[in-house]
Amino acid sequence: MAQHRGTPPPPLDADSETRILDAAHVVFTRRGTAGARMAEIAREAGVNHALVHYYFRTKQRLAEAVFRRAAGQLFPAMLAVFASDLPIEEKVRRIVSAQVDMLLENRYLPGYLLAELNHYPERAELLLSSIAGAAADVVRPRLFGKLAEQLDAAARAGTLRPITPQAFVLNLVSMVVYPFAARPFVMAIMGLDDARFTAMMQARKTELPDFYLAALRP
Amino acid sequence: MAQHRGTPPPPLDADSETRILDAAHVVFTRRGTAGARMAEIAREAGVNHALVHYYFRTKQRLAEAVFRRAAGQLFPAMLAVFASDLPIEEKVRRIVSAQVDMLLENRYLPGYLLAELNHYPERAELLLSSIAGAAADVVRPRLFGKLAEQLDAAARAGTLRPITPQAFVLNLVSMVVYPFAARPFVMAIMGLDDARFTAMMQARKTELPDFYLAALRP
DNA sequence: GTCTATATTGTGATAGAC
DNA sequence: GTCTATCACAATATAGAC
Repeated sequence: MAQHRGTPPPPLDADSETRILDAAHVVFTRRGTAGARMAEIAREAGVNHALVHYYFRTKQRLAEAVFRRAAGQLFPAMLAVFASDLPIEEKVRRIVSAQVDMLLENRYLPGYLLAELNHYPERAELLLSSIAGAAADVVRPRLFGKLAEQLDAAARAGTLRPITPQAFVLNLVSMVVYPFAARPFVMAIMGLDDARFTAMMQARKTELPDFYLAALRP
Repeated sequence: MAQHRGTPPPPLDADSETRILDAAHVVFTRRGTAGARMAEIAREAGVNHALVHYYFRTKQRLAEAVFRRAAGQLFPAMLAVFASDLPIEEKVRRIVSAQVDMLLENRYLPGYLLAELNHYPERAELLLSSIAGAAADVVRPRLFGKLAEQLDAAARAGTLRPITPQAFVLNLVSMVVYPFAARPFVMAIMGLDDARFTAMMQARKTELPDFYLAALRP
């Protein structure tokens, strides 16, 4: 079982602070900030609940630490691929494949982040800086700049239909992330259990790039 | 300002029960069930908070009433279009246009429903029955049956690339709903204010069907 | 039906011994 | 650093007058 980049390592017998943060990650992503209980985090970490306050002082501080960590887990890889010199087709395939794999192992992540952002919209800026350690003004051109060049060149060469880099990213990310964000609903409406949902997403790793690239044909 | 089908009417001077339910809708969709406060609902409704308990007994009952109502607001129209006899292209255009309009007026709805479903996955079944007043076994063929026929016929006639009705629905709904579910993040990363976000979604009402139908070309 | 007042529990947070 | 004990308050819920 390969160790994921930002994935919380199993709370074997690491130091207490790490165990608490790992436990908090699990509880916060599953229940949301408002629904999470400090006592449950302590229990999940196997420590006394006073210790949680010793290390993180308040629930809000802990919540922000978890949010930063979750955001850092979801976005930097995606940003790197979009900003890279890879050809468009390769970008699409890599984004889909890597993100589906990551989301299959972190199923609560999209729902958690979307819910938090709706409840505390001021965290959107925090999220951006967590992605790249930089402010929005720096992230935006990094994300869309290279892509704009490529899409523009391809459109003029007649190899791709014209599309803005914003729509390109939004459409692709939508189709990758939404099925995970809406997973309980998707499973219910399609009559899937966990195994079948996973199988469907695995199949999607090849079907979705084909579908998306088909939409871009001139 | 046209009155929407399931949209809560403004709490002018309706009876208390209605005012409370409207207020609960606003507060629950904005803060989530766990983050909502009964006192805030009472204040929003302009009534004493004892009255909220008089009508709805417990917070959980009220939460379920709101959830049912929100679900009924989002899905029945979509189901009706997918199940109809309209041609595929027309289905795509109608779904996108109607849903974008509805979501522009109910911006917290997708985030609320997705968050609730992640926190209380057992509600997925409740949601299905809220859609059509029927169990999952009845909803599923209604949603996918007609579509499967149409897609199959078109694929054999060579007018559309083959696609399963499940992927057809999932891809389309993803691109329609996700931008609203992730609205604070989309606004931050693209540097949009409310007006520009709305403008972008308005433009999407025509761009997205074109994009989607392009993906289906053989 | 609607209010005031109050009961009851849940939960974040701290003090202080070890 | 880690625990036990406890505080303080927030939040749900109810009793009972009007």
